[in-house]
Amino acid sequence: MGTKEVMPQLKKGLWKPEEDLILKKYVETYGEGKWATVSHRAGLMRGGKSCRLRWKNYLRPNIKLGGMSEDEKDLIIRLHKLLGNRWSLIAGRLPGRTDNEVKNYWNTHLNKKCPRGERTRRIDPNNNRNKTPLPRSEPIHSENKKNSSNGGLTKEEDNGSTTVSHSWIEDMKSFFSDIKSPLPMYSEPFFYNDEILMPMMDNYVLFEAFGTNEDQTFQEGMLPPRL
DNA sequence: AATGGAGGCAACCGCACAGCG
DNA sequence: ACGCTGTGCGGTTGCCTCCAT
Repeated sequence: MGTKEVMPQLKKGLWKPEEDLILKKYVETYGEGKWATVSHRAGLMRGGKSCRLRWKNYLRPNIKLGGMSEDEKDLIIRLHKLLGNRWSLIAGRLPGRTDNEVKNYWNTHLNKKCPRGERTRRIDPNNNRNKTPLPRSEPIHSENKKNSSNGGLTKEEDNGSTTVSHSWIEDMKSFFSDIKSPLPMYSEPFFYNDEILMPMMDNYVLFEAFGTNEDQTFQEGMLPPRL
């Protein structure tokens, strides 16, 4: 971009009620998407990302505001144990809650309560996500992108040539061995495609979260589909 | 009443990925 | 094949409020 356009100074910081109103009205009229142009078209001096975040986390319909219920807290703890810092996935199981809210709640309330081993695992700075990406996954409620023809695998993984030494696979393996629920263990490494596994994960997550399979949501002996 | 530390939370940042031209 | 754009995600920052002193 040689001739860089002089961008007007974008506004930062807390959103004012009038800005919320403008954004809300705009999205209700024109729909979500094209966030980069929203600020300009709506007359907001905000970045597209800022608009998107504000809408997603606070202005969207069906957002549940206010404190977490005991059930929600419990569910977050259980889901975090299962899924780690995959806030969007966790938030996807909590109707009306957003990833940001869940993440903040975890960091401020729950992280400190949990015993050491269960606390948030920080990403190793020498081994960041570029190198060992977690598989992208779709929150169930998701208004997300019409996902990935490859179901969340990276290109590398998709071409089938990847070694399976990804740390998240190790995580999944240790996670599966950590709990005594009747999930079959894979003795050999496998490609974890959580889009495909999601139906099973859902049952499993529910099973693990609610501690019961009375309703047979999680069926003993259930095998994830072979890829 | 003043102030400083801690906690909570909203928002920003940087990166990855998908889609498109 | 490549670059650009739009979007999603997780980590981090910084402001605000509360409370103890």
